[in-house]
Amino acid sequence: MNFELDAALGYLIETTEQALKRGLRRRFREHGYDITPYQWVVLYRLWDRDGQSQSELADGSLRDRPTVTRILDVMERKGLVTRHKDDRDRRSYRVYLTDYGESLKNRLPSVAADYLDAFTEGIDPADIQVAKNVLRKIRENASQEIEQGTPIRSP
Amino acid sequence: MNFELDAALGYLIETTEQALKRGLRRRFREHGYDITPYQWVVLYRLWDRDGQSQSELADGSLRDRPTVTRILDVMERKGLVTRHKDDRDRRSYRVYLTDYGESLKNRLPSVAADYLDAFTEGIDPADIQVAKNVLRKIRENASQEIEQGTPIRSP
DNA sequence: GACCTTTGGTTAGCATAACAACTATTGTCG
DNA sequence: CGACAATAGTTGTTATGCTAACCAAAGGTC
Repeated sequence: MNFELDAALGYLIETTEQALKRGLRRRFREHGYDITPYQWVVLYRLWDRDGQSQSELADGSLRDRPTVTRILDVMERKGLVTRHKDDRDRRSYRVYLTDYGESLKNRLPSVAADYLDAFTEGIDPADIQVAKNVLRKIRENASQEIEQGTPIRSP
Repeated sequence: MNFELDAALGYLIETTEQALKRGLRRRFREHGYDITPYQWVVLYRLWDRDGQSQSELADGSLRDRPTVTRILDVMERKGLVTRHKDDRDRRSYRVYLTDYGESLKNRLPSVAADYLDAFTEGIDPADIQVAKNVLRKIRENASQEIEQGTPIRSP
């Protein structure tokens, strides 16, 4: 076999991501927040700019629209966000933080920052910079052949 | 905010992994194989050593046992593997490749290797080595606080 | 202004993935 | 040997994530 899985870059990225996702979820839980990693991303986007449309949230985090629909269903049920019809475009919804969702802005980022410190402990910052650039380039290469947004074409 | 999501290492790893997983799935599909990334990992483990137990497969790929159970259900339905009771330990199953599963050994690895070439194009091999070491260390740090195997402890 | 394409969002279905709780064995130890 | 802990696997529940198919509204274009 001309290909060793455990040494393979893709497998390494995949298993590392798996471990990080589990760890972040656990950290949030330990601090009393039942927030999943992707809900955290949505919160982050909305703290930065409240009232985005679902498509904007999808594009901003490389997910497709059905995924965003369902995540917002969950977040609405948890009282983190609300959806309001857009006046200008009646197809569209604007997503807004609730007071509770807004309040987490003072809590979650420090938990995430602590976690970042923990999992990068003992690694040369220069090496981390190199790794970031490599990852960015890989993501770019991998996304090239995959069109974002998944346009629906009729036959 | 003392924490920039798009520049954050964890987010970068997460989105890169997302793109790679989608890309690999698509590559396999384009070549006529309906194999998901995790099914690919299981096949790989079995090509290396046929007849592993489900727990071994779970440990070898950092997944928990329920996940492995369900993936094997799918792979059995697709005719990739079969399960046989272990004679020595009647709690345990041994997982074996079917002829079809075995035959993919001559096809899938080259597809995966081509994909690896594609998404690492234009990146300095030395930088990739640095990135690999960084990822390994992160995975190690992140896995430390999370016990593998998820033992069930009674209160 | 009727026709046609595009866009925003949802629903349905399949495949991971984690956690909890359960059954059936097996191992251990007094 | 008999109680009891540990192990192998499954099932139930929740949450992503992708593809396909669909509806409704918006934007052209002639």
